[in-house]
Amino acid sequence: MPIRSDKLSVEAVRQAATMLKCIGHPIRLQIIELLDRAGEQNVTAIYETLKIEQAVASQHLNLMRDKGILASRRDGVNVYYSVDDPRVTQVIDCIHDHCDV
Amino acid sequence: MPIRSDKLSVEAVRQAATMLKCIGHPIRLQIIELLDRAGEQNVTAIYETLKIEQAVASQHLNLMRDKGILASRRDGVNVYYSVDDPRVTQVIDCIHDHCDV
DNA sequence: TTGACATATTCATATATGCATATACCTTGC
DNA sequence: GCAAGGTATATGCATATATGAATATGTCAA
Repeated sequence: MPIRSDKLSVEAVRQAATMLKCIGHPIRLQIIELLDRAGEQNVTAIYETLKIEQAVASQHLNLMRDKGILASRRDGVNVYYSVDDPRVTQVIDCIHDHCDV
Repeated sequence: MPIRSDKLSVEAVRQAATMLKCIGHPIRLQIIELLDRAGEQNVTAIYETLKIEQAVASQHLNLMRDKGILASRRDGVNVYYSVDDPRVTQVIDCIHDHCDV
């Protein structure tokens, strides 16, 4: 267990900021939370659960996949998304820890 | 240790997203990291350490203070900033944990 | 191949963000 | 009060982001 880590490199900061900025959006955060809680889901399940437009869901999902935050796999006609970045999962846990009091 | 918390409320998601978006910026993340490592610092120390414009530093600092991420106290001519949100500190720790490997 | 369903992409537009420059404000010592 | 150092604000501009609507693509079954 690290006490207090060293200064992050400029590159590490840039990467981390990109990730945080990406999940710092209400819809994207809801998507991540859903996938984190309920496991992988297809696009239809996601946009129906969150009551958002299909195109909007698809756009955010693609964005997060491009950033390496989500992974996707196709099964026939469906595309299933899941969280693919351990940092993201941990950050979500932090958020939860400070909410369910 | 919580297993897997319940769904966050819409309001909690909105708040968390605002915070994450705010720290998801290279300069702001560097500022937070500096304050987290070195303790409270005044504006001059911050912009000289990070080699950024004074006005830019001030703008980011004010933004983060408005969002409740940083606290500030004036001592004479200097204004000292420090991290004021435990979630932020924890998130930074998460980032570190996944970097110093 | 056609139809139906699931998903992705494109486009236009509105809004937000980031930064630099200049300038204003505040506090202290003289 | 004035000067100087430290901090904050205002403005303009370039760029990025978010959204909705429309449309395209992909996959499967009949």
